[in-house]
Formats: sequence, structure tokens, C-alpha cells
Amino acid sequence: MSKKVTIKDVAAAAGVSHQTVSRVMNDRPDVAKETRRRVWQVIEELNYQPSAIARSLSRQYSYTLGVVIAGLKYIGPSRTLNGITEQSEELGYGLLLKELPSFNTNDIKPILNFLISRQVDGIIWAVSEIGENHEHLQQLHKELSIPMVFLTMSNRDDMFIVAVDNYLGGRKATEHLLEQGCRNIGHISGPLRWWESRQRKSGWHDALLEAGISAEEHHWEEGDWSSASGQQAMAQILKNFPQMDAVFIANDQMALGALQLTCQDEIKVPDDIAVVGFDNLPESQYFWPPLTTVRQNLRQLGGTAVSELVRIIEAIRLDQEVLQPQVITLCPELVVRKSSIKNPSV
Amino acid sequence: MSKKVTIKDVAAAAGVSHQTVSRVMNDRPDVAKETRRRVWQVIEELNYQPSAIARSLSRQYSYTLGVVIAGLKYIGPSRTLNGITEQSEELGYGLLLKELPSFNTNDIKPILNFLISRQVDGIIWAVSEIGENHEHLQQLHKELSIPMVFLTMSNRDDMFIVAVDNYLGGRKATEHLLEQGCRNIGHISGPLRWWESRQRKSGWHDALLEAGISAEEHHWEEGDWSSASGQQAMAQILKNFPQMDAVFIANDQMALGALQLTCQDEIKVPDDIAVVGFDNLPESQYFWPPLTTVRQNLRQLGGTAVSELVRIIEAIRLDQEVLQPQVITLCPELVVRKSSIKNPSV
DNA sequence: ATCGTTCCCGATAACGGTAACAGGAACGAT
DNA sequence: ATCGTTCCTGTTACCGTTATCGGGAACGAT
Repeated sequence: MSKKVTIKDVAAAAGVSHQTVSRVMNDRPDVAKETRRRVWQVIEELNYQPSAIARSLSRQYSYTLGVVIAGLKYIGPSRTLNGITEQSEELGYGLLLKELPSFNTNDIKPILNFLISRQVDGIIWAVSEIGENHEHLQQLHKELSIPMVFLTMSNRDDMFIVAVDNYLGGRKATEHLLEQGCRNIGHISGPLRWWESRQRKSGWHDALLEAGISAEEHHWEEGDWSSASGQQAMAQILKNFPQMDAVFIANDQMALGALQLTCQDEIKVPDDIAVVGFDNLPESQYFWPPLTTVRQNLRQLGGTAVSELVRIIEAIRLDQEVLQPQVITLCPELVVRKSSIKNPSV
Repeated sequence: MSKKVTIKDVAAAAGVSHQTVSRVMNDRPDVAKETRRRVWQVIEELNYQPSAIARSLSRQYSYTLGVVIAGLKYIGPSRTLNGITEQSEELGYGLLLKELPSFNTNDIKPILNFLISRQVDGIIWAVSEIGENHEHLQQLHKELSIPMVFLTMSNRDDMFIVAVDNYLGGRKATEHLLEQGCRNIGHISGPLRWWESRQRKSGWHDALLEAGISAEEHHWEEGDWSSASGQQAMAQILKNFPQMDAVFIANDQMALGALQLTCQDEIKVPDDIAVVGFDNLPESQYFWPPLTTVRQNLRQLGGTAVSELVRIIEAIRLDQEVLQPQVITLCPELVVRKSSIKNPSV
């Protein structure tokens, strides 16, 4: 059972000091050409892999990022994580992953401590803002003095934030329905404890307002993101708001539930009611009818967060100077499909 | 900017040696009650967090597992990862995550080296077996002498493997259709380079054979898991095999594509053609009609892999004895919904 | 011959913990 | 008084790297 080969084994085999081996590994200039060659040869022969652990201990950087995420069983967070893994691979950073057991976990401190004790260079907080779950965090963040980037939360001027513009998404969806000539546009929101839900709903609300239409209380219902809740909410709105000729639904899953209801009740989509969702699930294109929706590029979201975090880390490492916190906003785009096209002229 | 507090700071503040602090942190018995109390107090006051890095270096275990995964943007791998994070949290292990850029990456060695250089105690290989992508790996594995558990791959008797019984899933689906009185049962498979695809197809094939029905070449088509390919494959089979009265489709996404086609062509599901999928997406229940499918518990798959790996690691740590490799198989179950019920008596 | 450079390289001390050993104090037994 | 225990604590070495410093060899300039 071959024991791990260390820098000293290499040094002994090459007949140099371990320091010289270190110099070779790190491409330092002050090594004679011949020595360098010989050391490299031994490294290859012994298949020497330097211990990243020892390295982290010695220089004070681990080249590892901590990622805190929640809801991996849903497709949204996984896509974000996908973006994070790709970009961190690209930039040469490892990832230490922690998943919160639920979205509104209050027991945040041990998780941060866990990451910090493992010397991560920075932390990406990829948990949506729900209810009060960011209040406590915000305070801890200030005490901690470790670079952090937050995803998908309301703007605060003392933090680095990367987020999709959910408000704009809601507006785009609603404006599209207005352009189709709809005037009675309902809305099924996500749980309003979620920041995203509130943003999307505001977008809907404001777009209507600007068109001179008032969004009234019985024009919308609150769902919980699930298809079941979408179905239920749809039934409710149909009852309260029978004139409805279009509906903007805050995610594709709920939209799917609503669509199923229209199948059962033989309501024609889009002729009777036009439907727009949010998320652009890979499946949405194959719903019946294919679903118009708002695409948010979550991979890009994750990737941007990593780039940003690394930028901060390396600024500190090199300049010893702290960057100004900023908010980066990504634009969602509308994907138009059959479910919202009112007048298929011809 | 408060510098990190180390074990020596605590020792100095408490008026003891750093070794005593270490003893207190690790709950060793040989510390006087009073001293222990005092040290704890200082630890709390200074909010001391021991450096996991230094600890890993000193004892030779990091209490960290490496996870190699691919296709996080799909829901399957994310669910598996979800199971992995939960169980590792439970068992007190951290996770170092690596995502392969594609399913059939050949450049495996640097990834393993990366994980090993960070002293992970074991590795979970959560990448499906596709084509030859496991051949090379198998060889590396033997040289490496680090505990590994593999997910979802064909049985080999010298490795630890955890997998869902895809063959059984295929059988269950097909047998269900036979029970519904169907005799002309088609199949849309996933890409046959995938082990899962071959297993599911074999299940279909063998179930038919046992019922005295021969599965012929024009009774099935190969898809690529996407809804688009499902739709296309469905169209093809309908042409080649017009008598078809049921179809087993190797995943829900392709089934969705097929269902959309039936909507367009006004084929009645399940009356004209019964449909069974595979995966049990959260959306499947809301397809039209609701989709009968095979549920595989991927969270359990991930969780089991972690438990198994930790069992191996701790066996080595304590007994210094190596466990016998084994294969753990999880049973998928059939979820019956409307899309496959032929005779809705009354 | 002496001195200052430049080029290499090694010795030693960190980094922040744990392991192993040694030793002092208190105590009872001889 | 001496010895062996037991209980507690400190000293020292070590885990595998990198950083710092210092010094020898070679070389050209004085």
C-alpha cells in the first residue's frame, strides 16, 4: 500500500532540499535549469501531488469557495449551482457545498462557522430571501469579515448582490399580454414571503396600472409554486374573475397545473384565456399548448456570482483594498409560444 | 480587522498550554473540571473556531467527501446530490463538489488528483455509465487506494456500487401495461450508450418475451432523453407500428413530447394508446392525462451512497481492515395514473 | 588579492492543530 | 522515608507545505 509521497520524498530522490522542490512546483525563477529538469522528472516518476491542505495552511488561502444553497431538489437552484460549478472550475477554485435543510432555516451560524473553519476564501449565499431569513444573516455577515456574495435578494447597499430582475420579468410578461389585446389579466403569484414572488407580482401590477387598468384583489391568488396550488388558484380566480382573458402565472409548474384545469374544463388556451408562465422549464415547450414564459438565465446567475466573488477575493489578496459593494442585475427575457398568441392571423 | 483567533490565543488568555486547549476541544478526559470550565469560557468569549485545515493536516482525516457529478442542470442528478448533501450533513462530513463538463469526459485524472490532494477521505462517483467512460476510471480506481462508491453503473464485483434497478423498473412498467390488456407495446428508449437505457429496454423486452410476445425491431425507437426526441420517436413508431396500443417511454420528458404529439393528432390517451414513463417528475402528475410512471428514489440513492462510503472509511480508520465490495440495489416503484388505465370501468 | 553582484540552494521557522512523552503534585501503601 | 499510582498539565515533535534569511560559488570589476 504505497504511502502518500510528500515533498520530502521528492527532495530526497532528486538529491535537493524540499525547498527547492517547492520552488520548482511554484515555478519560481531562482532554480537552475538542470535542477529544475531533474526535479520535474522525479515528480513525474513518483506521481507526486502536493497536499492542498498543507498548502492552504501555509499560505493563508485555500482557493476554495463555500456555497450555501437550499432546495436542490428543485430545478432552479440546481441550475444556479450548475453555473457556479462551471465558473469556479474555470477560475481554478474548489467548492465546499452546504445545503440548508429548508429555505427558512435560522440556524445559520454553525454553517458559516463550518465554512470559515475550513478556510474558504469566500462564500456564495445562494438561498432566496424568504420572510425574515436574511435579517439575522445580514448581521452575522458584518461581524465576519469574509467576502460574501448574495443571490436573489432585495437590494441593500452594503452587500454584493447578484440577482435576476424579477420585477422586469413580471412587467414583460404582462406587457406582452396587453399587446395581445387582453384587458382582464389575472395573476397567480408564488408565496408572498418570497422576494421573487413580490417582485413578479409588482411587475404585473405596475404594468396594468400604466395601461390604465386597475389590478384588483380578486384578480389574483397566491400559490406555493407547486402545480397543485396552481390548479387550485386557477379554479379560484376563474370563479372570482370570470371575465378573465389572460393570466400571468409566477412559475411554469403552477402554470402547468392551471393548464391541466383548462383541459378538464374545456377552456381554450389561448383563445379563451392566454397564459404566460415564468422560468422556462425545459418541459414548458412541450406543454399543451406550448407555454409562453419568462426565461431567467440561472446558470449565468451562478457564474456571475463566482466571478464577482473571486474578483473581490483577489482584490483583497493583491491590493489589500476593499471594493465597493454593488448590485448586479440580470435581465430575464420573454419566450413567446402558443399559449399566449391571441389572434393567430391566417 | 480582528485577526483569526488561534488555539494559542486561547491558551494565553486562559493561562494554560495550547495542548490543554486542544484537549478541551476534543473532550479528552484528562483535564481538571475547573480548568475545563475556564478554557470553555475563554473559547466562547473569543469565539474561537478551530481550523479544520490544520486539523486535517495533523490527524490524517479531513472529514470531507469528494463528489463527482455530471449534468446538474437535469433534475435527476440534482436530486441525487440532494440526497448526498442531506446524508453527509447528518453524518458530519463536508462535501467537495466537482462537476464534469459532460457525461463522457475522459479527463478524469486531474479531477481525482484534485480531490485527493485536498485529502478527501473518500469519493462518490455520481456519473452515469455511458459508453466507455468507466473503463479508464476503473483502472485508476485500483491504483488509487482511496475509498470510492459508484452510482448507477453495471455490476462489477470489485467495486462498491449503489444503483436503482432500472431493469426491474422496465419490467414493472411493461407488466403493468400487459395487465391492462395491451398486447402491442412499443418502447422509446434513452440513448443506448447509457447503461440505464439498456437496462430499461431489457426489462421491456424480457417482460414481453415472458408473456409470449416478441419485441421486434420496429416496435421501438431510440431517443436522447429530450422531449423533442420523444416526440420524434413517437411519430416514427406510430408509422412503423400502427397497431400499437401502449408504449413504455424511458423517461418522463420524452413521454411529455409523445403526449403532446397525441394532443396534436387527436390520439386518445389512454384509450387508443396507454403511456407509461420513467422518473416521476414532479410535473408528471399534471400532464394531460396525468402520467403513469416509474418512481426512482434518487434522494435515497445519494443518501445510501454516503452512508456506505462513510461506513467504509470508518472501518478502515478503526479496524484497519478492508470491507468486501458489494452492490446495493434500490427498487423503483410504479406510480399508476390515468395515462395507462385502459378500462375505466364505470 | 579584494570586493560586490548575481545566481542557486539549503536551513530554519512559520501555518494551526494533534500525538506522544515526560514530569510535578497529591495521595495512599509499604 | 520511599515508592507506585493517579490525575493533570506542559514540552516537544510532527503533519506537508511556503516564506525568510543567509550563505557558498562563480564571475567581473577594481
